[in-house]
Amino acid sequence: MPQLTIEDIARLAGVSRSTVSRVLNSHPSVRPAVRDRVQEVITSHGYTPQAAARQLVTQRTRSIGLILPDNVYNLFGNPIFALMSQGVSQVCAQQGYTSLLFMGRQDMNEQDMFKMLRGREFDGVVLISSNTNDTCAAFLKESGIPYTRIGHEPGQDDLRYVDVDNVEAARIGVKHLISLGHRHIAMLKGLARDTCTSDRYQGYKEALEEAGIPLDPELVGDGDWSTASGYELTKRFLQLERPPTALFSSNDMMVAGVIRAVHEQGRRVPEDLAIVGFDDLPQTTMIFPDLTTIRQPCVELGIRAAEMLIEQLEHDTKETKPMHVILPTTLVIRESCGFKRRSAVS
Amino acid sequence: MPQLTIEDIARLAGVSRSTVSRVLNSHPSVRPAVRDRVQEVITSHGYTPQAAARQLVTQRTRSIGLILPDNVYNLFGNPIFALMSQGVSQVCAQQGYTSLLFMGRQDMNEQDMFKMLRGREFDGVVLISSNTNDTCAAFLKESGIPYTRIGHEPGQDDLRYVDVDNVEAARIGVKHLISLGHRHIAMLKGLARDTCTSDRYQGYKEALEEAGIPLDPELVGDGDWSTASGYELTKRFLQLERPPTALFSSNDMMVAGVIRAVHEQGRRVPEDLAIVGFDDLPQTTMIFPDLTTIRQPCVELGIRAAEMLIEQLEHDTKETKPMHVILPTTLVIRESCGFKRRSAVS
DNA sequence: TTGTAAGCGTTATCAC
DNA sequence: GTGATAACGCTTACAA
Repeated sequence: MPQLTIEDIARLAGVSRSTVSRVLNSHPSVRPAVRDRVQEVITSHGYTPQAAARQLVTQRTRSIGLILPDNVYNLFGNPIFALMSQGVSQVCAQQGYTSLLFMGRQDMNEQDMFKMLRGREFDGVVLISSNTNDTCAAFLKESGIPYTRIGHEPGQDDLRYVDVDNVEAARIGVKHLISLGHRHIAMLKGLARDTCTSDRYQGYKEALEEAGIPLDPELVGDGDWSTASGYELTKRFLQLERPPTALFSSNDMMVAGVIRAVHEQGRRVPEDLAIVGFDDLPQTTMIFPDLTTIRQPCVELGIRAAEMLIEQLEHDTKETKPMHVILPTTLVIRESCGFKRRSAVS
Repeated sequence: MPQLTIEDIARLAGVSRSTVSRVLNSHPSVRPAVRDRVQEVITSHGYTPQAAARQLVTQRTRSIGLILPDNVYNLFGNPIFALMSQGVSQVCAQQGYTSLLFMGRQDMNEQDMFKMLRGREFDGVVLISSNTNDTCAAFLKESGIPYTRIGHEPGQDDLRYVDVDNVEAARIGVKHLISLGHRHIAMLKGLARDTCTSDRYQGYKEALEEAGIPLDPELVGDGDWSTASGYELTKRFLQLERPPTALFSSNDMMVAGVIRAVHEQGRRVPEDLAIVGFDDLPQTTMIFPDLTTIRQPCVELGIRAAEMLIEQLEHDTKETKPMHVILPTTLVIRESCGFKRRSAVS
């Protein structure tokens, strides 16, 4: 088809293009009869205004970019991003925005992404990243493009972010293990670059300290959020002369690896190793046994982030006031920790 | 910042905006000295041309839309989509295109997505869908927007698609099980609406028939690709008075559920149940035991799809010639099938 | 309520 | 090799 323009529609409906434009934008001052006639022509010809032309004059796209962490593993491998994205897209859809996910943050020279951003292809951005030196976060901040972050960096606070209290959440998880009589508790850390990694580790240390349990460096493993790293580190833990009786994992993905390692050694969960995870992925109910874990409100993190961003876009007052939203976590007790140990071996 | 335009750059560099435009588009006929001077101004001011203005005149966006299946579970839950998307984005990046994933195919009224597409926000689309009555596929076909599909519908062939031979692939998987002495082989199907579901089932039937094994309807389970459905159906299989000794699953995700069900019954893989999966997800190496499965070249499916699409976009001859590319699969033999059974119980 | 006309920031077609 | 100038398809004062 030859692709009609607003001009064509105007002619076909016997009005000027301003009127068509008014109909398109549901401007109040159009006579109902005229409106209907124009609308009829529009729909019968399947006309849709060209986004570029509209954007050029309004300087808005009504679409927001979604940027995920940069390593392949994370991109789709971890369902928490799916959940967060879902929250974002849900709010966007409601508010008449479109959300588009940048693919290939790793393939593409990041510069290309920046070029798109500077080219104003998005009104704003939701950045999901806890990475303490995310080049993209730096770019966004410097370029002045409106954005909200899920996750944050400690020092140079982003203008607007949504997060959970990772220190507190982890502390509660580890305290749960301690309350069950465990004193030899391993910890699986995430990628060192992520803020939440150090925060969750901090929570672990605080819980131990409160209980008067000395920190044993041998029981702390540097993971990378992946199932594979959970597997490898647990294998190491189990070979220790005095293996841990419990384990706190910084995310649920790693737990899948932990379980495999435990089973391979012919041991059992929770009898030989009690486990507390982090995230509460819906899928983990499929991995035996049901996991006790810290629930993060992933979808809501996405929702709040999108709301904050859109609020900023609508009110476009130049100076954005900072906003930091911290959402609550919950300890979800299931089966992977068993019951209180009879004899708490020192 | 006030956001500079091409006009500003021209003035600052002491040239006309045509010259700046030429530099921007690396047009050959610009004196090197001039080019450098202009480039210098551009970079020092961090100028990037506005996409909308450029798109309006060129009628091209140099970005392609990526559309995934419509249910939440699939969106990120199944890593094969991550792999395919990776292939797509990789090619796009190389060829100077940006690939953007539509979020919220389910939240958003699908009409909104169509509006974007008709609004020419993308030069073309890669649709990942095997759904036999995907409304989006129908829309794309009818609207004349260039697109390539990963997966296809049997009757109304899409113009351009990439796929694997699902019938043959499944047949080989089931034959493997038969060759090991199994005759009581269960099958886990995917969602009924997907072409590959019926194709893989067809392969299963053919393999049985070739071996003279009658089809037992009790051994065929209607799954939905999810781990949960694999779990439920396997529980049912194991309660049969004569449970299967082997199982062919239409994807690897469901196998995770199968494994849990088997373990819950105190049985083992492969001794009590031999398993062949489909996809060969990288992650499954983390689920005990290592899975024998049919490998689908996911990344390459994405690559080929993107290449076909871009080829079409560059050559924009109005009539696109149909192209159907079928990529090979491989049976990857690992540990989940064990060895040949001594006594093949009829 | 409706139409006229002036842009929005680029690229492209001409001349020079 | 470079610079005017006319589009591109829409929105939006301003007039009528």
